Amino acid sequence: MEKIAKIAVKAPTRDAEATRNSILDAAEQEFAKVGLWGARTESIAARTGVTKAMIHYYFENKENLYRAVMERLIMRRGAEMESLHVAELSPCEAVSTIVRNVLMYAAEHPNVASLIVLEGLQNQGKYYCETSLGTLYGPLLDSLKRGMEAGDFATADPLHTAANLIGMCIYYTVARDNLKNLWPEGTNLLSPDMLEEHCEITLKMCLAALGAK
Amino acid sequence: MEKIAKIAVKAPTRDAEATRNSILDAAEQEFAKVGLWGARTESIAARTGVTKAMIHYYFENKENLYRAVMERLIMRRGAEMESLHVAELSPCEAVSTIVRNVLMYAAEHPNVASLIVLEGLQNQGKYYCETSLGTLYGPLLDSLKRGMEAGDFATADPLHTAANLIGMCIYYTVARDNLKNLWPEGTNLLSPDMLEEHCEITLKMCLAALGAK
DNA sequence: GTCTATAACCTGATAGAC
DNA sequence: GTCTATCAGGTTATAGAC
Repeated sequence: MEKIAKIAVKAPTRDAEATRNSILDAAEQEFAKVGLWGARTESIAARTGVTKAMIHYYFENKENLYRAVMERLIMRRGAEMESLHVAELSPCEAVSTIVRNVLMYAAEHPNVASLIVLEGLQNQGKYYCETSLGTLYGPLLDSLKRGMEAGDFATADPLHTAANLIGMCIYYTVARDNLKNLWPEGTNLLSPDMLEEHCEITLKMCLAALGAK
Repeated sequence: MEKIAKIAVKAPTRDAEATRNSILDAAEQEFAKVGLWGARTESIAARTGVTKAMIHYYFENKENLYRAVMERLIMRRGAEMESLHVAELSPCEAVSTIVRNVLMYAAEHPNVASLIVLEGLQNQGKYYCETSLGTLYGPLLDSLKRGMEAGDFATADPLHTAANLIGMCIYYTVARDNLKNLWPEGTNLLSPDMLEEHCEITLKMCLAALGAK
């Protein structure tokens, strides 16, 4: 694995909160790329400009650092989800809003999508507390149930349906490096143009898949 | 990471092909769980009952072993895909056949699904040769194009559409350890009953998403 | 709070006996 | 073909100076 050069040889700030956050940022990138077991504290330190001794000073060990990264990520994503206030929308509008937001959020924060998928694959969701699922899937499940009761949607099972919708929303981003070969050489799947195109198509497919009126 | 005990302390077989294959099997499991960088040759050896010296004897180093695992997996999957002979079916039947097969194959070989996704996330598809994409997506793309030309499908872009369909087919398996908390405690997402239920719902959603007649 | 230096351990790979 | 023993290098974590 290639060495990662120091991004910025900044002067020591002696700002605890700033240092802590920069370690979290660097760790998020590293964990997203190689997972908990592949990550090297040395490599994380190099990305931040502080030494790896700092990682142990702030987080004690690598596992705790990973935990902290996951917690921050779930909290942020939960806040974004809440900010949509989908309960006030019609089921159909609610699902559209969520689908677009999940898809765009994943594409704009590919590390978050990677980390969540890696967490399931490599750690069997050990560090992905049950409450996070509620945060992430709750509003979608509620909207689907509302829509099904009102007869707006043809499907009958909110759980399987939600899993499939989220799969459609994030697979493009998660598997981008495998999928890229489908397009002409050099195409960036996460460029604004490609994303807009993908989002539009996906939104239509999701609503059609639901049999939305 | 927990130690993995020897599965079977079998008597040395001195059967080169058998040993080679058992190493590949063990490596497939290990790589699927922790990826190329997280995998430990010691751990792979422990799963097989031979020593790690054998891994170097047969594959020289860990990277080559990984490459061999990926090649075998792509070949097997390609053979399964070809055996469907979807070119002889109507576009709609072809897509149905592929969707069901991809979904079921992933669920019955979760390691394969994991490895392909991990390969993209961790190695940017470096060991996932371009030809493999043709093998895996070719028949689906052809079927979609045929269907679009014949006016059987409402969608117009085979690439984005294919990515979304495959996403729906494998996300359930790939993210099973994150999703499991949506269902009552102890539910096995890959049990025959759950799978049949999921497959049926997914098939309907896929066809609806295509606007299939 | 941050650094350097180093301890203690782990891991991939090799050598050589059988 | 398979094993045991071992080396060389890398990795986490700690100690202690500043």
